[in-house]
Amino acid sequence: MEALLPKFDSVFSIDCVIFGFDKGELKVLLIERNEEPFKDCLALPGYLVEQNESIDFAANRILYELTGLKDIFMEQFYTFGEVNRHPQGRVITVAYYAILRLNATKELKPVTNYAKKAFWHPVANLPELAFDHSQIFAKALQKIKRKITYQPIAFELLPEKFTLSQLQMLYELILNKKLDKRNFRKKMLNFGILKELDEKQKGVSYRAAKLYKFDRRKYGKLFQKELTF
Amino acid sequence: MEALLPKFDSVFSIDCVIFGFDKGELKVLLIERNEEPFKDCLALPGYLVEQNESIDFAANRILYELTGLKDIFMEQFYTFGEVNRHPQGRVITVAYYAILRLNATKELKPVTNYAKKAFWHPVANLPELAFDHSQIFAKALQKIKRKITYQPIAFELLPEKFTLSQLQMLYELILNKKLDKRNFRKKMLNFGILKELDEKQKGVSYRAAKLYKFDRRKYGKLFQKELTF
DNA sequence: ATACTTAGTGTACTTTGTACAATATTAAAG
DNA sequence: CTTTAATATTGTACAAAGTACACTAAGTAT
Repeated sequence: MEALLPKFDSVFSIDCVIFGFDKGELKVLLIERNEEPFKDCLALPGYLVEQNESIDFAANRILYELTGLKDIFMEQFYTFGEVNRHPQGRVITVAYYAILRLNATKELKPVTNYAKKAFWHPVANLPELAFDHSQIFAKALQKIKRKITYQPIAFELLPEKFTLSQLQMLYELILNKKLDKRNFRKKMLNFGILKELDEKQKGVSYRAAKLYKFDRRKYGKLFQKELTF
Repeated sequence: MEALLPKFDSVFSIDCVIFGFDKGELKVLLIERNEEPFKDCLALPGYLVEQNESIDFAANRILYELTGLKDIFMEQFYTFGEVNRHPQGRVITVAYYAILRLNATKELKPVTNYAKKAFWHPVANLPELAFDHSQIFAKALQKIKRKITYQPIAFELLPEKFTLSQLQMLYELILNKKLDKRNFRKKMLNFGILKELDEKQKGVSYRAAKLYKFDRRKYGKLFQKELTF
């Protein structure tokens, strides 16, 4: 049976675009490659899919091996299939993305030696990346810009407890536009997925803001309201 | 150089979900397979990607070879990468979709003998399909339901000149819910992408409705307004 | 002329979006 | 203790969009 499928020198890979948010900056997870081609260059975490693993499984394995991050929920967003993406042959890559809160993150440490190191880099001044990874990144950014307006993915980027100003700052960063404070609060609170806590921000040298958290229970009850800005 | 990439017995394929609309029914393009596995079964048009063609190119070639349809704009929407999708080995498939007007369509005629025939089948009572094609179809349907509300893709399904009632019927079919006639008209006309023609419907045994067409020029000027229902 | 079928239309109400600026609270500095 | 500086918090009026709802108009067939 198996013999009926033709064999090609074709390979699948996975590339991961992982967004994080820290100190007022939107960041993306990069690695420094330790293999040819593009040895020593910066790239998105990515590697080849094994023959006996699903692509979702492979995405998790590869992210772990290259960065040490585990149990991250990633979503597939586009498949890049140009013939000459990879200088050594035909490689089709399925790109995944995720967003996560940085401070909940353990240390970054590649588990294989395909990568020299893994680190967060600000999205704002991203250097040129290996292969077509700059394009892949651009497509991911475009995707989350749209997604953030109808699904509460932004909460994944914040610490568990956050202030409304932090949340607004994050939206402004991702959407790359200024939002009105009063309207933003009205809309967010109305959306009904925030839980107000009896706690305040600490360690700031000005009026402390109330803390909120994302209420996953409430979110479950909505199906898919949209946020529009 | 080429030798550095490992070789796997892994294969890419493309599957196409092509929607059409005819006689008040939403349809999808199927083939009857002429090859093992699933010989004689119904399936989405799909085949293997060649090593030296991009996946977008392959999608068009494959659709043509299996159905005779040419120059259809298809969009990639999901990549299916479970290990056992294909009984003969590892096949990862990139799924594409498109929607088109049926009456502008030439005859369906497979150009290779991988398919015995190609034909339109109503979406309403779709039979079981080969491989995981039923799942692929379901995902495509979900996708266009969402897309139709923010991009005027529905027009691709209608003849060039159409009445508002036909347009409404199509929306109701895809969204699978009843819409208010007055509100639907208000919203559509307001959206500013229809051109009213000096012509009426012909051959109906009741009051003839005005004909409209989709005004691509006007659409270009909007960037991305959303239609919500 | 009548009956039948679909086309075509308007209004009141509700909800949502948007523009806009003053007061309140806290910590730090003096 | 007073002042300053920084950010938090709040409301209102207006505009735009969504929604519910039912009758008349026009053309065809008999």
